[in-house]
Amino acid sequence: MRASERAYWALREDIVEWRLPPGTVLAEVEQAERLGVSRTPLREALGRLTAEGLAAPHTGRGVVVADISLENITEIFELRSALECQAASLAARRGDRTVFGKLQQEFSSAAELLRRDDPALHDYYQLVARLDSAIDEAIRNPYLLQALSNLRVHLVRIRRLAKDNPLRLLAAATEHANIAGAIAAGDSQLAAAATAVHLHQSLEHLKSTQQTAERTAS
Amino acid sequence: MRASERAYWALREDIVEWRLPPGTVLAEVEQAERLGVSRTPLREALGRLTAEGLAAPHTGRGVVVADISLENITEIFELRSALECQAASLAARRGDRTVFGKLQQEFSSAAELLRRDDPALHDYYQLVARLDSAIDEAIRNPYLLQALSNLRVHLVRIRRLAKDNPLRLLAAATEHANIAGAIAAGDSQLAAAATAVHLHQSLEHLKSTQQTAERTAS
DNA sequence: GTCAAAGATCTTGTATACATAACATGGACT
DNA sequence: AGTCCATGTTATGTATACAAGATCTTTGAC
Repeated sequence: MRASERAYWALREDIVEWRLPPGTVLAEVEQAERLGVSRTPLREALGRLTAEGLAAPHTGRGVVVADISLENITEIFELRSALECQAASLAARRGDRTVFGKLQQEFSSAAELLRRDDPALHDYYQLVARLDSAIDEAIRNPYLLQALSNLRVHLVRIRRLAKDNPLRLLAAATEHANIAGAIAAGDSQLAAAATAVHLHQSLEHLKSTQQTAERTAS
Repeated sequence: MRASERAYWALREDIVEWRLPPGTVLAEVEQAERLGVSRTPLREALGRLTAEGLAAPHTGRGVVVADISLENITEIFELRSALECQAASLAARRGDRTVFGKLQQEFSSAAELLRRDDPALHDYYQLVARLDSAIDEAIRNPYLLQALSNLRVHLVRIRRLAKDNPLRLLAAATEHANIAGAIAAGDSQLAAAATAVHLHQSLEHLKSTQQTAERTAS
């Protein structure tokens, strides 16, 4: 693997997992030494991170880890809504119905996954990832796919903020089942609507947990 | 201005203006010498172009100017529709109504601009650019804005393919007036709908001219 | 004549040295 | 005492040298 790739993924992980909190200055020599690469590939990594919005240029000198706040989250969801509703709509028109039919059933019985003794909820999140992948494949649109990928970086970063409680996850599973069902039925309008509902609920949940966290902190 | 910036904008212009046609290999030394910079800043420029989708990595060896076909155009418009409808919708909710009211009036009297003896239609295109800018400002959403910016690079590249005829431009002006009007009225649903109509018509026009061009070429 | 293998050559990937610009610090002047 | 300028320091921006990998060519054998 190339040094620039290693540096990129290492930094990306560090940012997404909040090991490098927002505002951290990413000095070239410092990070290059830390990651064991030279400045040239590290600069390439910083460039990619900046283009993705995980890092932001600092006045004149260097880059810092991009900030992310509750306001940002609302903005991210406005973009997410546009992209994912379109994606669901296209998937309903072009996707393989059997694939999404199967996913719908899996989500319908997801309560079992959530009852398992796995604090990381690995199986459940993998099911969600499979739905995302299925949609990605179904839309057959590299431009939309790239926009979704760019967005997901930020979503992963947010997920760390979300205190997933069992009730919300159960509701989310139902919403996901609805999305998969609409796609399986080839109903593009319903697929978009189901996605809009899901995203609205997710954002509301995020907002409330975030406010709770702020009250707790103060 | 930094050398990497110069190289980036020079290459971007060359690609967008079709001076570097799709498939052209962008060899580092060759382009570095041509643009009068060293390989380091040129690599940075190539990285940005690749991230934007104007260039694509070539198997093992360097990058080439990204291809763009009629199929791509349809895909680009699927993304465009998602982003611009959302943008129009948000602008209707948050924008300054007087600004868009004025733009609506200007588009309503745009027939005059189109009648002028300017083959480049500079004034008209500048009016369109002003509407875009007004929407960009009104949405107050940096994430959506960035997605729109990424998209517009490809749209500029496409515009070169479009043989704008006066009838289409006149119709487009009316469609733009409708969009501006809906935003000015604060009607987010109508703004999104008007945008969808405009994009649909634009794509249909592009498709027909493209097919004509293909028949002419063969 | 064709296929394969080895080497030459060209291109990219990385490291480092140098140039340049920005910030900080200290001193002098107002 | 505060501000402005100069100088030193540090970080970024650029160039170039070197390393590694890939492709193409050439040569040999079947």
